[in-house]
Amino acid sequence: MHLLQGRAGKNGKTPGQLKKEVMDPQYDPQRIEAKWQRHWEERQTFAVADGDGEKYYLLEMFPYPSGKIHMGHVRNYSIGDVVARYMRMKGYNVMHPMGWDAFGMPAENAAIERKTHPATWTRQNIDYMRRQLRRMGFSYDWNRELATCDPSYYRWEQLFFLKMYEKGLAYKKQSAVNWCEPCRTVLANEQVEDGRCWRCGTEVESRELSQWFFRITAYAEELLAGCDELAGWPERVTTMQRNWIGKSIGARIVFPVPGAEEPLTVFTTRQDTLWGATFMSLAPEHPRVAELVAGTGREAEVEEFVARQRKQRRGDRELGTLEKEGVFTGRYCINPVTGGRMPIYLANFVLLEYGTGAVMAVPAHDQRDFEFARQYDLPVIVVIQPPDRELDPATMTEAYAESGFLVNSGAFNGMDNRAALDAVAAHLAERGLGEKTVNYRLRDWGISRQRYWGAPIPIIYCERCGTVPVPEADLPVVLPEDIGVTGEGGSPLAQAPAFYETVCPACGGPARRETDTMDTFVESSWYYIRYACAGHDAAPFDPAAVSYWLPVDQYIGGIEHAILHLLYSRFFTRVLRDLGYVDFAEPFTRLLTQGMVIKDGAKMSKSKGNVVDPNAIIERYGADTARMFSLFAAPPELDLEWNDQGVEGASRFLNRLWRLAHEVFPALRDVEPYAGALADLPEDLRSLRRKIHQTISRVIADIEGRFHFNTAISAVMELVNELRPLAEALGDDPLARRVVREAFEAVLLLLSPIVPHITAELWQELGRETELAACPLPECDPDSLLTDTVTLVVQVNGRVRDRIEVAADADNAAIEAAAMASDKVGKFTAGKAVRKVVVVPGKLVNVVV
RNA sequence: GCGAGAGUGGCGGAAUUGGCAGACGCACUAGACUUAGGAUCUAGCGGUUCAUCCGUGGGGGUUCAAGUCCCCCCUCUCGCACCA
Repeated sequence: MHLLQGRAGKNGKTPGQLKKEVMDPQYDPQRIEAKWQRHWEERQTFAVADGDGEKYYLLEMFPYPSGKIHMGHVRNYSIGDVVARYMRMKGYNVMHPMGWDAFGMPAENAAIERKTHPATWTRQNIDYMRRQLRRMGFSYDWNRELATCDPSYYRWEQLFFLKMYEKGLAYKKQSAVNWCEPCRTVLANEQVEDGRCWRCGTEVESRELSQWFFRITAYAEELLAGCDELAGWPERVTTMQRNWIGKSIGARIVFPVPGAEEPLTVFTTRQDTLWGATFMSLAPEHPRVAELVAGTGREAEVEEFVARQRKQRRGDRELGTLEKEGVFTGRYCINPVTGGRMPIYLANFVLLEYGTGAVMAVPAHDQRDFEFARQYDLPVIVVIQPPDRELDPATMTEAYAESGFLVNSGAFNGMDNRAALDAVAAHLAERGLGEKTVNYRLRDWGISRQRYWGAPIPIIYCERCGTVPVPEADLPVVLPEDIGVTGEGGSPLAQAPAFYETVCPACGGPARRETDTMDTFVESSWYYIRYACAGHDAAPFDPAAVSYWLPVDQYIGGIEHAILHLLYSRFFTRVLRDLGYVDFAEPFTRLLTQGMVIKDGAKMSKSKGNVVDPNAIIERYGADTARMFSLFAAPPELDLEWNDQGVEGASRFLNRLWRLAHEVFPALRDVEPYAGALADLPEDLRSLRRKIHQTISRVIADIEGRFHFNTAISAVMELVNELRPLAEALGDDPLARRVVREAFEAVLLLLSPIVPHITAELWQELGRETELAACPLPECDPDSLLTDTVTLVVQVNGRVRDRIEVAADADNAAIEAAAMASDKVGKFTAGKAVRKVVVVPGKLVNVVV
């Protein structure tokens, strides 16, 4: 009955095929996918309401509407959709929303290039990409859709800003910031990678600007401690966050500077080595440099050094490979415990941003200080001796950074240096020379952007009253859309008097609005809460909805946000908690970071020319094939190598399933799936039924336990492979028809989260009236997994030599006897003494000779 | 340099706890059906000197039994990288 002709998925172009189509319709993904997508939309199948049973909030990172979806989206959202559909089958009330991270620079750049408006460009992209996502059959509740560029969204963000301003969590300060010239804006520290802009890859420059910051450092300790609670996150993500926060415990120590009003303060984690501090190193940009060097006669040399360091490209400075270099300021400070005079140097390796920008140098016990001391011939004093040898400053070739006992350290001599850490800190504190301190690497989050397409910062500057927040009643500060974006002359808002000219809310006098907009990472720091409150316009959130839906149970997205978006969101959630909006701290209970989609060994990108357009795949093979391949080719956390032939394979499987269905459905329509006992079946059907229930159990374990859809799919393929010969030879036997029907229904149910369209169509063709998307997951009948006999492997000296069939409940003695009776075993044990027989019930027998 | 992860057929990948290495798929080979096949079906498919022996990056070890556990080494990927 293999009458079917024509090519899979090619829309039936073969001549003479028409006749066959009538009697045995060809798998036509375009037709059935359109049908079911329309069906789901009309019935609102995936719309959910609050409080309707046990909730499950599944979220994928929302896309930036750049124009069209790419394979990374297809993969990310296919993974999410399987989980959403699967959890629905498990009976959960699943919220699965989608929206748009719609502010951002590409819109502005595109507007400049194409002479259109960022808003127009963005909204067109959203419309197109929404159609593409619908075409993939993703089960979103579109009623909850949001776009962050809508005033109805960002008005709440402006409100949060005002509340944060009140609490001192948003503040403005003048500081050195990262400036990206092509992007013409400032970047947060998190957005600079290896000294380059995360978006365009250009090296960033340092500029002194007055900018708005969010005080994320106030939450450093809590964000760090929270990492321990994130059991559902990949460890490498929490590790990256811990490293980024960079907590270190040490001490602040004060070094008097004779002739200066203020002493110098350092942060060190090695206060135990204080007696060995022989000089002081400052960052070249340290604010006290000019004052310290004044009157020493070394001004010119120091100035030259500072200028050179400033020019030194930041990327190079951060590589850590530069030779140690510095300059003497001509001034000295005093070691507070030894009274020794320590020359003050500027050193190229000292970072202004970390600690206090000043480092006490202990050349004997710090490699950098050691190199610097050798370079400039500075004294080396050993204060820690290793247990097994004696260090001599004259002959040392590198610093000794390990542990040991203190020497040359006054009252602390002989103490273990690790024990001395707290003791020295206490000693300093008693004398007012310093104190134990915790230092973090994390800096505050700079959120000002000198760009147009973002949420305006709701602040007004008045000459008389200073910085004045926009009154809540005046929100939102709407981003004007009737503005020309040219890319010339700086931020468009700063060139739009209609926007920035205003009156002071405090005194009524003329005033000027802030023309910077907020970093778009602010919008994505709270969108997942807003999804739960779609349409709620009295307040940012509906407390009842938030307490029902939040936090997100499962979040899915790319590893590239391991720090950026995920750290900001954790911070923002805590801020919202402290402002009284939510009552939880961690937004995402479980996190899955999926790998990249690569082709020819590289990430898909226009510049590499290895991009596969999802549209082409959908047109040729359909959405089910695209979904199936992206789930089958690799487990989600690994990179996925795109392979056109692999796509063919996925398509082939669906075609095979379709044909098989049409061969056997006539014989299945009028029977019920088998639901009786295993024992009542003949052997071949018993084996099929066992396979059905093994498959159910495997698929559940693979999807639920670890999101390994690739092995879940291969389990179903195995079932189909076993089912096929029986189905093709199916006669009138009602028992056989019922078991085959049970098998076919299991296949459709188990595959439905993965390929929802073809399975829905076949389900209907099988005569089922209940919608497949609303069916519960099949249950594994444990009795059907039982067998009367089991096959055991028989090994001789660990090598497989035979297989034996024994009763499932045979005892070890019986198993051993059966194994020893094997001819093949006899061949390998002949003439040798059996030293030992290991029996592992249900698995194997190992005969040791 | 530090931290994490990985290394399995020609390829993507399987192997829940130490217990049959290579499931499933791709590619490939042969055959069937064909005017034809890039469709479909059947069979084969780690290597080998083929009733054997060797095989999970390399070397050692523990064990009746190791891809899995322990030690040393190599390679790759990712993250951090002068953090005092």
